[in-house]
Amino acid sequence: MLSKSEENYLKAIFHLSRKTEKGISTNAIAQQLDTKASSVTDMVKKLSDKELVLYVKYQGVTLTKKGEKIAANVIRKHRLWEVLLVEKFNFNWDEVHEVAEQLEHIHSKKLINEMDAFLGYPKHDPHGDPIPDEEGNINFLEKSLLSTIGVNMKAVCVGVKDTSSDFLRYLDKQGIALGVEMTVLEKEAFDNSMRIKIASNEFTISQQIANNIYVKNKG
Amino acid sequence: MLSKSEENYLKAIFHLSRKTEKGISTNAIAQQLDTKASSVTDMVKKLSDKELVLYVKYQGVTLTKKGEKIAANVIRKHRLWEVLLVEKFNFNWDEVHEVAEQLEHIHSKKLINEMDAFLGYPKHDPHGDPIPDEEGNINFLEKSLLSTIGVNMKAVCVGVKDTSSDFLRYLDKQGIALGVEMTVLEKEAFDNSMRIKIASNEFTISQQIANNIYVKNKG
DNA sequence: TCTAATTTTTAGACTAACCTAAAAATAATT
DNA sequence: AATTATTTTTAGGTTAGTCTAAAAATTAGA
Repeated sequence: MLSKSEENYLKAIFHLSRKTEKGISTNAIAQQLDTKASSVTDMVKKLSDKELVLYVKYQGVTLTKKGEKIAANVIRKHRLWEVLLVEKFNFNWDEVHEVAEQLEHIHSKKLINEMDAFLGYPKHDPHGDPIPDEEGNINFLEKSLLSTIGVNMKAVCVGVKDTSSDFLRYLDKQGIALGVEMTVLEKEAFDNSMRIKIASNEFTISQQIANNIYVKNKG
Repeated sequence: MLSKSEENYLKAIFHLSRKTEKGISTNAIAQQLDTKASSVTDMVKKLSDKELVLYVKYQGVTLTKKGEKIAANVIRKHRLWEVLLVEKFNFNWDEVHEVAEQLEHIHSKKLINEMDAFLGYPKHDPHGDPIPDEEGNINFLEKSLLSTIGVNMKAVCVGVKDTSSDFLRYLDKQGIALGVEMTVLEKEAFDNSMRIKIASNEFTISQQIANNIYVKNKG
């Protein structure tokens, strides 16, 4: 059984691996986990001994099949707990992360599978991120950043990139939530802000906002 | 915020304190937590520095008000989680303990209070033990051991003393559960076994069994 | 390509929570 | 009350996970 710390390292490497094909650098992991590079080196050696990562000095790390499966399972737990908190316990989507960070390390196969059933086998967490299955398979649905959608195009919100409370509460205020359809009315060349329409509401969002909302293009 | 270990010590001292008025001995705590007396001494000093226990060398420890409240809160969480597992996640009452031992250390006031509401503010856990309120108040209901009930008396099962899987599964097999009414038909002076009747079922139970079932005397 | 900047690793140290073995205090027994 | 037995504490050590500072390797720039 892995420690909380080991699980967090695997999870961090898993997330970072989605963004690149190369080995994940010590520094990148340190930044992700808010720790020091020297601590990462230590831990990565241990994970390598356990055959959960491939590690070559100075060349970064990659997850092995075994490590990847464990990481996906931690993420599965994290996201299922998030669904429970939002659907059953009246948590807002900006309140779930911290608690889910704790809950993801609870060890009980039965608990997580019963919870999955209890929730009706959800496919996505409250931020639109896919929930891995028991084997660790993940459905990375194709999605685009709202900032890449052209004028007069329609798109449906399917996820968020930033999951900070500030951002999520901003989205709530604007009526932007998963499944909400929006139309891009115009784009301002100067600052890349865009005017969008949701239902009968029209308003302007900055590029920074549009860069953190995932949508599915509806043409 | 206290560590898992500190919380477990407080909980152990709380439970042991129910059985005696005196200070709790180092050895008793060590036994309860399956650890060594020297480790207990270390931890008890730390808890004393934090003013969670009163500790006088060689004289044992007692919880302070502050320590008692924290202990009761850990127990509250443990028992509420047990209710959730049994009522919503199809856990049997002999399966909940191990997972609840992990879950009781999750820190989130909102989570536990929402869960309490979600479960309809239960008063007892699946073994009949009372659930402390938010302030740490506990309702120790009066209860007797089944072994003390006289012949021809009726009693309702309100709890169990032993919570091992073996014992709980035995009770399941015999149809003994919380709220079940039973009549004591006869007592065997030789080995203190007793013949009891549940609904229309009559059978014999050993003294050891009767010593681990709490009942409310119905006369 | 050679030097400078950056990244990564090593070496050594710290804390929390545990341990063993020995010493000290308390309790029990004659 | 004196001795023995038991309990508790102290002293010193271990492991996991972290840290700082210095050394080594890699990458970037002139």
